[in-house]
Amino acid sequence: MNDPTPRPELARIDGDTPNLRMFALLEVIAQKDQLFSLQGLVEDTGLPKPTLHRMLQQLESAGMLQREGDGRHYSTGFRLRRLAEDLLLNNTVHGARHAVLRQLVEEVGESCNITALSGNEVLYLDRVETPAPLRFYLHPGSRVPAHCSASGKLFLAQMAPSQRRRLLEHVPLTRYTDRTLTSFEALEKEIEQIRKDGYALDNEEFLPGLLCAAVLVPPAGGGRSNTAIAVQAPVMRLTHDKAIQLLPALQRAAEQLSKIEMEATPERRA
Amino acid sequence: MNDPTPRPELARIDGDTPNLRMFALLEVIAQKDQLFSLQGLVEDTGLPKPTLHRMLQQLESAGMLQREGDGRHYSTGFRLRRLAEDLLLNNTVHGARHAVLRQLVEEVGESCNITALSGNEVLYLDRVETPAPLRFYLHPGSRVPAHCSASGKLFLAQMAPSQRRRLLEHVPLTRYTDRTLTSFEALEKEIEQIRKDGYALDNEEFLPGLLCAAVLVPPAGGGRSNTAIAVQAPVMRLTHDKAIQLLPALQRAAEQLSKIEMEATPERRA
DNA sequence: AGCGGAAATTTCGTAAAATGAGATGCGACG
DNA sequence: CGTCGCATCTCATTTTACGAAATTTCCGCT
Repeated sequence: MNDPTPRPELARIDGDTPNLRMFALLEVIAQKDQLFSLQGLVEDTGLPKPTLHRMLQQLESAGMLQREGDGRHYSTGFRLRRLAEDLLLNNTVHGARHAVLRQLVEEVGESCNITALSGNEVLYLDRVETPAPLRFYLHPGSRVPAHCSASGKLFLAQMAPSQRRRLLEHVPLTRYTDRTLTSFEALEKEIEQIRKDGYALDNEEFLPGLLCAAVLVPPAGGGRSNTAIAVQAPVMRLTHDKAIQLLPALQRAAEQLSKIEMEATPERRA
Repeated sequence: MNDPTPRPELARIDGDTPNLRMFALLEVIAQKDQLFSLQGLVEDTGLPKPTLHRMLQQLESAGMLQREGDGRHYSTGFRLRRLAEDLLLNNTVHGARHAVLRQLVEEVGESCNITALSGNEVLYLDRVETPAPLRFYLHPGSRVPAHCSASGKLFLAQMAPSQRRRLLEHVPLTRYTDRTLTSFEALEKEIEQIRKDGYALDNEEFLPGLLCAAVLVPPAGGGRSNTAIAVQAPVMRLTHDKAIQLLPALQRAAEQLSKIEMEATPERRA
């Protein structure tokens, strides 16, 4: 009798907390190229109607959304637009960083990315793809386990042993390929080597056929770094030896990123 | 009656509800052209430190913010940037803005577009094509380097020198044609001129045979603008002199866009 | 004019989350 | 090795969100 609904299992909103759920809602809204109604969003998001209604009401009263014409449809409000503009307008740090990354990709000819450690995973902050047709597709925002990525091992290598142990004890060293390091001892040995070399490789430890080399971005104020820059390519094009040859270019880019960060850090006391 | 603008100085945060308070926080963040720290935001907003800490933590875990270098500083995250871009991109399609653009195209007979700065690149928000058969094909959503586009140079021209330097120091001024400005000095000189003129040209600096003229859309509430409107055409049809003649039409369209935005902006009466 | 129905909105008891003072942890610097 | 600044955690309390069900509003329809 009922269930005329086909399968709205498309853009489900997840949000760990109400606050973030509201952002997820905005993301759905931001994708729309036309006005939207409460009912439409109910179908898009799967949220209960009263909940959604309350959210829209809040956003409207704050000037983030505004009602159009008949009052049954909404569009983005002045405040949201101004926020979006300001975000893009003042984002010179990201702009400069992206430029460095792009230049590096042009120089080495392979996809490169900037990563950071977030919890126990490596987070892709930014990425520029190689023009070559054959490539791995990885997006900014995606995450990869630390123990089987070049950047991740770099981050681990600069930690105090107790810190590292604490991190690794809680997450199992999952095997992704037959080269993944899955024992604490093997990882420690590798880390020892990395600390000596000043760079790290991921030799098909996460994805078969994917080789990666990474170096740390020296932190602006001394101490440990939370940013790395890396090159990634299919082994078909990027051999171990060739990766080593690219290291100087990576180092140079890392230096530039460090400089950008330093310039953008306000409290630069001596 | 409550005052809409009670505090004379200090940008204190005043959300009606926790959700909206988070947006207010983002607005403070969006204004910053530097990295920011927890402590700094405490001073800016007047919020209790643990509260702010929790908010930043949430935003970070959602990918809206990301930590930099030493871990004590934050900047905007990939997800926030993508949200901002999506918001601006889809804003125009159905608004009165598109109508203005269409009218402008009809008046001047050449393709026109509305652009915004995103990072170090110019983002095409909307575009209407000329009916003429010979034309360059550029889509809304595509990007072009700032240093060799008319809109991009306009955006650069209104930045604070420190912001502009940060962006340009690390961006390779890639040569696309023999007219591309590839030295910082040449660009600064051009920018000086642009600031005087109030408009910018791209005389085959990006694509051979493509000439472009752009003006800023005055922002609704004063401050810097992040929107420009431009005309683009093959030099075969649009000479330098003819482009100058089109400027009044562009200015008129820019005024209209500004008015549209102002009408949709209730506040801002100081 | 009035009915039918789909949509928007309000109600309200319950469940969940935010709050923020204080305690704790962690480096840096002298 | 003490201490100072800042980030981070703890926890009892207050505030807010939740969403099923009930109610109202606004249509189009005959």
